[in-house]
Amino acid sequence: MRTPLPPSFYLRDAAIVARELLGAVLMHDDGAQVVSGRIIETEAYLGPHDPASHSAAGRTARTWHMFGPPGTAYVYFIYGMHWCVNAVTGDEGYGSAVLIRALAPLAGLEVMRARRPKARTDASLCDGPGKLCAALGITRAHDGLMLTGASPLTIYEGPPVPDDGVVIGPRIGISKAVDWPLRFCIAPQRQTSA
DNA sequence: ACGCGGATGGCCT
DNA sequence: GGCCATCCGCGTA
Repeated sequence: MRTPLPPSFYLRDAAIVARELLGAVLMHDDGAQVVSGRIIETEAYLGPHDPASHSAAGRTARTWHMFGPPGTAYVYFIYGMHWCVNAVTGDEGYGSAVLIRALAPLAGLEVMRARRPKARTDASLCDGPGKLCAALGITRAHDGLMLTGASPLTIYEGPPVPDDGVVIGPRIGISKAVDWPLRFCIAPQRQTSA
C-alpha cells in the first residue's frame, strides 16, 4: 500500500479501472495533515458516448481536466455545496473517468471528524462522494493534479479484492443511462478485511 | 425504515 | 431558467 498506482493502471476502460480501484487507498497530505481511506465504492463514466458522463457535453472550463492524461484528478463542484473527485482513465483527450463514491476511513480520523462535525459515526465520515471530499479536504485546488504520486493527492495500491466480494449495480443520482451496470462496491462484510 | 424537500451556486441553453 | 454524478433533517410508519 506504499506504491502509488501508475498512469498505466488508469490507461484502460473506465469500467475496468472502477473495478480495480476497489481496495486501493486515497490519501491527501496537505503538508500538515495526512488523511486517507480505502476505496469501497466507485462508478465508471465511459466517455462522450455515455449520456450520463460530463464529457458528453464536450470539453468546457468545468470538465477540462476530465480530458487530461490517465491518472489525473478531475474534481467538480455540484449542487452549490459539494465537491466530487474522479480518476481520469483511458487516453488523454478521450474523456472517461471513475467517480470515487465512498471510502472506509484509515488515517486522520480526528481531522475527518473536525471537517465533518455532522457525521455521527466513523463509517459515515466518508460514505458518499461529497462527504469523502469534505473529510479529506478535497476542493477545486486539487482539480487537475496527478494521482500517481509526487502530489498532495495520491492513490496507493491496495490488497486485491476477489470477484465474490464485489457487488455491481446501476449508477446513482443520474437521469440518463440509468440502468447501465457501472457502479462497483465492496460487499459490506468485506469492507474491513485486509 | 423509508421518503421528501430545502440548501445553494455554477454552468449550459 | 433549469438542471445537476449530493447531503441532511424532518415527516410519516
